[in-house]
Amino acid sequence: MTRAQQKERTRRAIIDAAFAQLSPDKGFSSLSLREVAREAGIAPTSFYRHFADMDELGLTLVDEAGLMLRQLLRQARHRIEKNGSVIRTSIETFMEFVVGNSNVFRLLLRERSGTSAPFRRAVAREIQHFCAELADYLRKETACPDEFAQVQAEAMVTLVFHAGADALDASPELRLQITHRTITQLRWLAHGAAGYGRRPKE
Amino acid sequence: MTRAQQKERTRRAIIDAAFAQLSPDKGFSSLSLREVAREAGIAPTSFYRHFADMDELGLTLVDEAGLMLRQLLRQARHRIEKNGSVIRTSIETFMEFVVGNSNVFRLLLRERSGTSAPFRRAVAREIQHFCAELADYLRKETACPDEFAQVQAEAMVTLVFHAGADALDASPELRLQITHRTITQLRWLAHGAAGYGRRPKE
DNA sequence: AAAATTAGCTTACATCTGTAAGCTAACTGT
DNA sequence: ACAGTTAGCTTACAGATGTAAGCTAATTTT
Repeated sequence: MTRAQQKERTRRAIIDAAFAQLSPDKGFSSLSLREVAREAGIAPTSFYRHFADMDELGLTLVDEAGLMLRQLLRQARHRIEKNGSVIRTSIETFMEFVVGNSNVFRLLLRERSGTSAPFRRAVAREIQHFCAELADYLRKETACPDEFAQVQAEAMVTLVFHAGADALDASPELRLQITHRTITQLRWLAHGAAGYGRRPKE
Repeated sequence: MTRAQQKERTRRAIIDAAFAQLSPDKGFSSLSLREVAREAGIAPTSFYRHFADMDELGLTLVDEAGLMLRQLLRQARHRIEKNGSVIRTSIETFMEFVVGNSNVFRLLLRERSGTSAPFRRAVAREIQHFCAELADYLRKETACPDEFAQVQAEAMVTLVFHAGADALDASPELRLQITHRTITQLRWLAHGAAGYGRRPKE
């Protein structure tokens, strides 16, 4: 194995260790370099061969999370083609992601309103990408007036993310209820935007 | 001055010191007992005469923040009586609160998706109170069907809180744009809930 | 084959943390 | 007036943390 390969492998070990140490009770900011290094199986100071900072590692994690988010969107579109019900399918797909990758979703949730401005910006950027892709979809595939697609997409993402956050702490049955609630909210929004949206006074 | 009064005064000094040390770059979890004590003008160990834990102090802060939130709602109702435009007035009132008490609002935002389950629950409880009061208002004063008032209120609060979070990092002009966007979103929602809401299929 | 690079290690240090132990002095109830 | 309570202080300690300095050994380059 070449040295570059070994290095890349260790880098992944660090990233995976960091993700693994996130939990409902432990956010990125309370991760310590030493603990991450320990879990990755390297000496504390070796960490610096791969990242200048814990911050640099954190931004890498956010990037990876954003990537997963975009993959999720494509997956949802796939399912919609076969299934039909746009809103329901989208929300159910999202909920599966949240439950199956709760650490990743939690990272985004927390750093979105976290204490580091660079982190907040990084998360905002990822979510904005997500919104933009959704807005494109709304323009192409639904009755939403073009000029309101962006605003509608943002509202939808806000509501769905919030539902995801609620679902993280919820029992499976409560989670169904949250899903149901969110479907209702998004339908109202879609209906309102399609009709009333044409004349948003002032 | 009686001893009880002096104690209460120190207690307030601690609470105020904690609020003062919150900032865009520093959340509650990264507050240290020692620093708070220093700012409150007492020795580190004297802290324990007032709170068992930092956690206990934190929950007290959340309580106070919730109180302010409810006062805000009353203030908004006052203004609406004189002004008429329900949605616009409410959002503008909320935005003033966010900008004028950014530390308080940030506390709620962060601890809502924070690392401590008790904190999350405490914030959720405060926000739920807020939602319930708003739902009451919607039932009494608007065309919203009774059985959907709660779901609508939750969506509205979600969107408005999110707008507040965005506004925290925004320039004044961007803040206006956010306000405008949120007004549009809430109007869609209200319209959708009043019409389409009567038949939310499945 | 010799030289240069570098991933990772060990050791070391200064700093900050929460909190335990025990003291003082002022207030309170009787 | 006197005994009890307690708010606050000082001192002390045992971690944990980030990171600097310098070494080793293996891979790359020349």
